[in-house]
Amino acid sequence: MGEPDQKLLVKMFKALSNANRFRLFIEILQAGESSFEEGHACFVHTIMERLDIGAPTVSHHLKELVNAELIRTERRGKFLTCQVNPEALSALSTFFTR
Amino acid sequence: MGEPDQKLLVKMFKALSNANRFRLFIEILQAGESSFEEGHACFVHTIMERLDIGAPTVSHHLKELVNAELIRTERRGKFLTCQVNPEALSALSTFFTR
DNA sequence: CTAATAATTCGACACTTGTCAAAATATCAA
DNA sequence: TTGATATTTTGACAAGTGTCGAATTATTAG
Repeated sequence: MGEPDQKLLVKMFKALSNANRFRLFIEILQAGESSFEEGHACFVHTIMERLDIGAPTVSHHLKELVNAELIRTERRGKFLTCQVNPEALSALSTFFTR
Repeated sequence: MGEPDQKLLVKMFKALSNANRFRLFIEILQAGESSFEEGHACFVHTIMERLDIGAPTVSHHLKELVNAELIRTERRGKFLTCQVNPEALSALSTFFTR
């Protein structure tokens, strides 16, 4: 149960296999680490500006990260907040720990 | 030095983002775990039969795994042996351990 | 050397992917 | 409601990828 099947793992790797999408993931990861204050979370628009990627592309990439269960998103009014799925992180961690 | 840059990480993920290449990696990983006897290592031809992938494709995939520094290969006469690069494994492990 | 077997390279092809501009939708502020 | 701002969807296209058959190279066995 706790162990993710190969299919999901491959999906996760595919989601992280694009440089921009990886940077996106890192941003979300770091935002989650440093934001005790809720407001500062990770907004698409913020990311868009910081990484210099168009909005449609960011939207598309986020969907793939969500689909791979690497992150979760939640709408807050006009904005979208993102956070890393800790289970994904630990699943990947254990996979590479032998 | 010990810490791999993002570029290499992305390369690793890309290498693992294809189902067949992932299966290849798993095979090599498991072969390495279970083979105290050197001879039983991981031969391309063996993999080819077991995973039902054509030889050119296996060759191509192996090159990508090598290029991502996930595995190392060594020729033994007619055959090619493969083994997982332990540094890659630990680099990935630490990346996902927060 | 020659024949057989293992692996690689080459050429080709369908399929996927990353990206953006334009249009559409959602939500808030006034 | 209207205007402004945030995000998503759609449509399109160049570039990249996975795969295979055929040809090529490497190596060993006889």
